Amino acid sequence: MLKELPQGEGLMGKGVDTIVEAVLGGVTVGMNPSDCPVRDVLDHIGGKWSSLILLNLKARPHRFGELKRAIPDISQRMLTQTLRDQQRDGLISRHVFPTNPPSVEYRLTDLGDSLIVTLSPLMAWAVDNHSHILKARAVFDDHG
Amino acid sequence: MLKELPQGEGLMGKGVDTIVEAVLGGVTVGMNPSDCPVRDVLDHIGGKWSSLILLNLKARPHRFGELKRAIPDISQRMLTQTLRDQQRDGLISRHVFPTNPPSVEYRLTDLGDSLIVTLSPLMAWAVDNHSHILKARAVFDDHG
DNA sequence: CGGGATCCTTTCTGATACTG
DNA sequence: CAGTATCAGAAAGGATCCCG
Repeated sequence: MLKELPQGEGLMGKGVDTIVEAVLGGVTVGMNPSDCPVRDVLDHIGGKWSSLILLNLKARPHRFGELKRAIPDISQRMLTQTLRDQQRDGLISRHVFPTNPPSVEYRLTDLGDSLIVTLSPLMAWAVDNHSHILKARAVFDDHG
Repeated sequence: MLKELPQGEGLMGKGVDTIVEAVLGGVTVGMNPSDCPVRDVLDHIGGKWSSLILLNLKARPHRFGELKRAIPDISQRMLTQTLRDQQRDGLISRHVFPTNPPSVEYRLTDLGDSLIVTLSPLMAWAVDNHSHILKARAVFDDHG
């Protein structure tokens, strides 16, 4: 829930940390550009493929090729790269089975699972409100 | 809340729409790349500045210069552009006062407000779990 | 004050070819 | 099968100058 914000001089001129702190409620957040947790997370899930991969892994563990088939329009390069990033962030884990040919399975970690649980209301909002957005765009584009 | 997903053949080879439908619960979602509501929204809030602007406007209406000062490291160009995009999407409204010099005020619309309310749990998650992510990265970068 | 227009650099993404 | 390496185009972002 959002917290009541101070009025009057308010947040003006105090930098972003004050705002986030005010909105999130007293949490101290280092706001040195690269330290901002909000942007750090949003930049990742905002990527073109991250959420789609997490959704697939939420369903069940997947092998590399399975993911590739489940998300037909992803390139091999981006799949590899996104998986690496998510593994690096501790959102997914990678398990190699030394069979022949090799087999690699990806699965959601607890951290990744908690992220997608938190993310799902936002996805629901997107579905629910997409028509509003499209309509607003049409109006804006038509006359201004 | 997330829905139980079918096992067995599951989602493999059925395309992304099936997954989103399964996870979000029976909503029919056209998944032609540009039609996906989830990606459409995520691409926007994932931008470098969108969430920060929305947070500021959540606190109270802001004038252009106020926003610029509140977010010191944004360039004038990106501020203008992001505001236009959000206005186009119906998330914020723009009010011009024909004073001299001119004054323009931006404020959150109801739609924008509902978005940031939905978004705030995710921001809280980011704050709460950022240390986990940083730690995972350190481990990953150290050895693999 | 609130931008628009332009140029330039960085980052992202896709296509293609090759490998253990 | 599950990647790596390389290249090229597209897009995002920043710096600067200009205007009513």
